[in-house]
Amino acid sequence: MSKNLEKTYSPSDIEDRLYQKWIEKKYFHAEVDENKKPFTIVIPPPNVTGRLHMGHALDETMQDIIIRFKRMQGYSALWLPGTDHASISTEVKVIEKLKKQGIDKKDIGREGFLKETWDWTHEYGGAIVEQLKKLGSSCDWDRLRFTLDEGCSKAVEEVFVKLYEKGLIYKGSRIINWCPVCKTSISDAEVEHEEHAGHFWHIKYPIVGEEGRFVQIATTRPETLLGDTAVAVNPEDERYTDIIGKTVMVPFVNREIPVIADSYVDKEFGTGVVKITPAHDPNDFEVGKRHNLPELNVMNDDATINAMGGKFEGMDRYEARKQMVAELDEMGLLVKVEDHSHNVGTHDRCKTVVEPLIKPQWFVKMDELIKPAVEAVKSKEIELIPERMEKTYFNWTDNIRDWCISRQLWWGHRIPAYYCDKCSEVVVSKEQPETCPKCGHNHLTQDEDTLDTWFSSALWPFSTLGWPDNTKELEYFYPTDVLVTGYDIIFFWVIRMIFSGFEHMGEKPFKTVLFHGLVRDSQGRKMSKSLGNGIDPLEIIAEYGADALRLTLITGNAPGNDMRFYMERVEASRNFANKVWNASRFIMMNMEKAEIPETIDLSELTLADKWILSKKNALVKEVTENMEKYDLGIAVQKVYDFVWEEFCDWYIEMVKPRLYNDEDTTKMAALWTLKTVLIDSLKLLHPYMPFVTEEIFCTLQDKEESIMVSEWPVYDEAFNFNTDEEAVELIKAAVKSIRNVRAEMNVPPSKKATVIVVTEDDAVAQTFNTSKVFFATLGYASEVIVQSDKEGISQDAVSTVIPNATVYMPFAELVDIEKEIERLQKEKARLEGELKRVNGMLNNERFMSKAPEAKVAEERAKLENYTNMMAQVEERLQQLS
RNA sequence: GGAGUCAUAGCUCAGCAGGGACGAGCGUUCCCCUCACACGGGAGAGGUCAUGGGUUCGAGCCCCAUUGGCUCUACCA
Repeated sequence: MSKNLEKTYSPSDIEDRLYQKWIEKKYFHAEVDENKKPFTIVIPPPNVTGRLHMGHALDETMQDIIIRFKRMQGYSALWLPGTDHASISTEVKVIEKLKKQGIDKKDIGREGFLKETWDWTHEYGGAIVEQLKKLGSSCDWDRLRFTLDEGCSKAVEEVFVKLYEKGLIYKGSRIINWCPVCKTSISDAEVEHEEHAGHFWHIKYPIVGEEGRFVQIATTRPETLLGDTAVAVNPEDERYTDIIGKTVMVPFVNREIPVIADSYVDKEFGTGVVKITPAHDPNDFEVGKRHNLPELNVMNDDATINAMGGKFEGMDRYEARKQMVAELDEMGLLVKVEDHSHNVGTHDRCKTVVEPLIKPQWFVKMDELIKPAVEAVKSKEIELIPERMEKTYFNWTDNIRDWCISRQLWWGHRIPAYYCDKCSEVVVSKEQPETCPKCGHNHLTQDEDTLDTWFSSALWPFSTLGWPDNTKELEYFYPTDVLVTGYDIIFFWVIRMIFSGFEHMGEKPFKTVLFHGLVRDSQGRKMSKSLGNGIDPLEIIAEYGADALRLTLITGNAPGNDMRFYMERVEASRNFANKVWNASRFIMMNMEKAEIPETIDLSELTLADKWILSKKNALVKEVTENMEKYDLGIAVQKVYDFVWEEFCDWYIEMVKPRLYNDEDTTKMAALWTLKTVLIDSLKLLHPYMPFVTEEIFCTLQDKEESIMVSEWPVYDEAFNFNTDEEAVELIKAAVKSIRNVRAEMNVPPSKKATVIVVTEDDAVAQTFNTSKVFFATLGYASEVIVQSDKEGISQDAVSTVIPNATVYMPFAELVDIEKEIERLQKEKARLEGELKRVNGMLNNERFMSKAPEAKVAEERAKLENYTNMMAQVEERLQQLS
């Protein structure tokens, strides 16, 4: 195998090839394995006909990171993929497509329409899956599921029948949200409330039997007056006590309706009189039930006025409104029109203003089902990350209403209810009944409606594992471990999966829910088609690589928070991938001639080796802990910092003199350390950046065939070298000081000089003595001399102070004494500030008595350090002046 | 109406468990094309952690109020 890499990392050259290899090797496939612990994630199924957007990219990246991590840790890690049939959205798309051909869905009938939709699904359904692969998603594609496939459909029927038999599903005529464009009912969760500028019309209704007397009502929707069956006042409202029980006349339809008293009416709002339209308003519906009012539906399914509306019949609701207002004005019944801004419910798919209508629909009774779901989150049996999402969760569960699950659509799971053609008996059954159990008639017709899409997704964590059959997968992989999803579907999906899990499996569907936020554009706006500000993940992948995209999406973002996406961040991620690539390239170039041993005797390691190995060891521990808590962004940030700063900028630089010198007896130790640290770093990075790490890993070594099935690094006590760590930190401080001085003095980088370290501390002297070689390189020094006094150092040498030592550089001809004094005075001022702070704390009695001892000791050590440095600085100043 | 959330460097954001303003990326200033990387290296500048109180020996981090932005939720006709 060639040990050469190109100078610049080019993702497009390797990604598809590596993904193909992973598929062929079946690395993504998880099996029931009693020797391993299971770890399971089920994918939030994207719409089958959808296209990958940034939201998916974020969601999938998080899941892939977790599953790759767990796989490397030795779990039987299953990431179960699938797609959702997305009833309304898919049906609407197909309807539009047909419309272009001049076809209405009714023309081709249910069967014809379903055939069209299946064709469409097959044609476009593969795209989203292929796009997920581009991201590097390590889903077990052998187990790909679809909410409308046979297994999921079986689960849906099973659940429907079971809940019906328990009395938890019922059919009832209730007021529901109706979309006049999609011509279907929708659930409360699908209604979006938008602020609309509207009007408040004040209208007079004549009181019957009292010539010239009126009640004045105020309404935002005058057209519904056609369906009024009462007007209501507050029973406490003294203005109106005398008219309670009287009747008033509804204009246009000349219907006599009663004045009723109901505490629902707010005395302070409007005129204090409310028209009651039970068939077109949810509140009025409730009032109507309390007072036994008739429910008069005045609208058709497309929101035009029906025959009940008299001369307005056939007009659209808004057209009728306009007409009616004009006529009321003419009749002198319109008192005034006020501007009034109010919230209007719209359908989240098509933005049409929802029309509340009374329709026979199927409902799931929620009050009992929700209880275990509430309890599980309260008791932390299910953990929500971040925790604050619990508030959103409870906000919904505390106000739970029955779930309207029937949809007047064809694309979806048809409701398994059958009606006897003869006696109208209802039979709910998994199979088409032969005969009516009541009258024995031999023909029953299935309900025309289908189920809400979320009805099937609610079962996803177990239907995908084979339920209702008792499969070995279900036994092994359920409950799943973590659900990764956006906070925007807590109500639609998360809650419904939780109660479904408890109801049907008797157990929670997942242990943890990890929420992420929305991906916004660089200005913080939602990415949307209409704004045209969406960024296509696939284009980013093509240009910068999947690794760069993944890293961008995962860094600098806390769980549940929205994030802004902009190209500079992608470039930064790409640069990091390139950095890793080049560090690896450097190491491999140096490895070419040498055979690196498997293990090494610790005594062969130098100070620097031990330092970086210690650092790496600590990193492994921290990163593992962070990842186990799903702190993915924090974890990768730590690896990023370690690789770029500690490993590349310090260790590799320190080690160069040893590599370039074949005589150096520690060269092998350096190579061994480089390789060891690199491999572990690659492993830590692999979940985040699967492609670049795999490519390097496979070029770097040939013992293992893939990093994705290699073992996750573990913390090793044998590689903790605390004293060596401190020593190297001291050298780093010295080097930084020297560089600083050189830069400030404008010493050209090419100018090498002698560096004299003066210290009375034996340990410090020892450190510098043993590290002269790399120290020299890093500090641009030609030579390093360590001594215990200032003998032989010219008076005009530049100096810099580090703890327990002073570093001198004789740049005689370059140095400007004035400037040097200025520099030292700046340093003195800084130290004075530090001393003031430390002394302030240490002189505070209450601090001394109450603060933990460790903290006090820490501050004391600082005091000593600063005092020491201050003395050195002052001494230098005295010498110079 | 209710709830949540944010306000930290010029910009976008981290900051896990209250203990030196701790940061990152980008931008910016100066010096370097040094044989892994200019998608790079080195050295800087830049912050009263929104405002006002409180708790604490000590607060960006906890509590209360205020201001401003965002989001969710809700039946004010």
